[in-house]
Amino acid sequence: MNINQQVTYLMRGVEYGDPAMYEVMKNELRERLIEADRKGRPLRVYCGYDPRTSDLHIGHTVTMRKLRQFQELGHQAIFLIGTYTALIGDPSDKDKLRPQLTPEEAKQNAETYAEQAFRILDKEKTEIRYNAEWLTGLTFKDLIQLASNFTLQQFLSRENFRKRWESEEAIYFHELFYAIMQGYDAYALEADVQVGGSDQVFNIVNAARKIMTFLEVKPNIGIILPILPGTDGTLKMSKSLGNHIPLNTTPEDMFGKVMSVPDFAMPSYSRLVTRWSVEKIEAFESAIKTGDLHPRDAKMELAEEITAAFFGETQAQHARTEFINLFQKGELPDRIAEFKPLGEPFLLEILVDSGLVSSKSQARRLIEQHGVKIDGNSVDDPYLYVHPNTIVQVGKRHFIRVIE
RNA sequence: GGACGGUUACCCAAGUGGACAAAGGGGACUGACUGUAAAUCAGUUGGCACAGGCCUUCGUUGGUUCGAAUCCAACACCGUCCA
Repeated sequence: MNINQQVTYLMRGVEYGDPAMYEVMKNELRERLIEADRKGRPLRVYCGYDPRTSDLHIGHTVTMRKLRQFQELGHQAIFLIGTYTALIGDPSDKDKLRPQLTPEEAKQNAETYAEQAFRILDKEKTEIRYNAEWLTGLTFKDLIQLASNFTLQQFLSRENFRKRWESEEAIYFHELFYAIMQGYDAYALEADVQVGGSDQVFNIVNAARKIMTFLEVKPNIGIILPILPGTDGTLKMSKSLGNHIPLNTTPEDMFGKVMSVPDFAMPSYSRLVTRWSVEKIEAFESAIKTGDLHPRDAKMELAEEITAAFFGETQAQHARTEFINLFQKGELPDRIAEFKPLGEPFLLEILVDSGLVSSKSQARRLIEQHGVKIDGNSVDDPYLYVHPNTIVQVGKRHFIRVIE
């Protein structure tokens, strides 16, 4: 690829919400590519991830895929893990009382992270870094100097702060440090490019570029990608909202979770988490619009592609078959957990003891609602004696096999 | 430091002495239907017993009362404003 083709490839899917900024970033990227080429060095491209939870989900992979594209063109990706910021704790979730991580815990989560990340990234061209490396050493004086580049008004013009300000919600002082720290990260990493979601525009474009200029290095170029909505189709995918699709799961689960995404969110998913080409994505979307492609089949295709990206084609096809069997035909899954009754094998006891339901009252309710089946037949007696080697089913998708 | 307001079930939020296991919404679960776990509609959503019944829960601890989520006191935590 020549430089212009590279620029087109790398700017694909990037959105700033501002055409002028797009042009600026695009031009800067071109210049930086030319400069790097002349010097015979790769660009340093980084994206930061918060290790406060140990699970990555497919929302994280949107930026990882972009890093991967840079790698394909021979550039150096930096997978930054925010161990230092994690130690402080995220103020936006203050009511959650998130435990602050010890350095050991953060480190451990970080390692799991990296492992998951290599399903997408090229390990050979990835540098894993922790921002505690350099942030720990900053002095108060350093912070004063860095902070003096910003005014409160700049922060207040940022949408999320502005909203909270107007609705009189608390804005903590140290929340302002986040942008500064992130900007310093870019400086410490000598980053040419920083990749992030659209909620990071301020941190990447305003804060990081300002700090880098102040510290007399070339400001990083921001590559901003849209945010992937969660399984509800609307809100940002996140574990704490419970609308995430984790990477550490089974192919069947991943397939099913993609299938549960509302129809209207399909374009976001096809654009952000498939490996499809732009042409393929456009064809996919227009086929749905014209009615040539049934929404159900479209979503299946989407689910299979996404699953295949993480588990391979074979596993993805199997997940699809299982999904059809289980939900469309109402058949049993391949693998059913076995359960040995603890005492007398009464239905009620088995439902609770096996963990299929959480209390006897709930079990009774489900039975009343005809939500409990034994070998496919719904039952209405909570004290039914369950014989060994029968299948107990709750709802559509929870099964156990009772054994002796 | 001062003034005022808040703390209710998984989450948001109503309730200001009895009819409160506690409105409403969200989420979740079940069912019907369908195109799928989408959409829509209906039901359920503290526990135990399941015929009433009993127990636990409205920030914590005490108190007033026949009776408290509701009144009083102290404490804890949180927020807004004024300094």
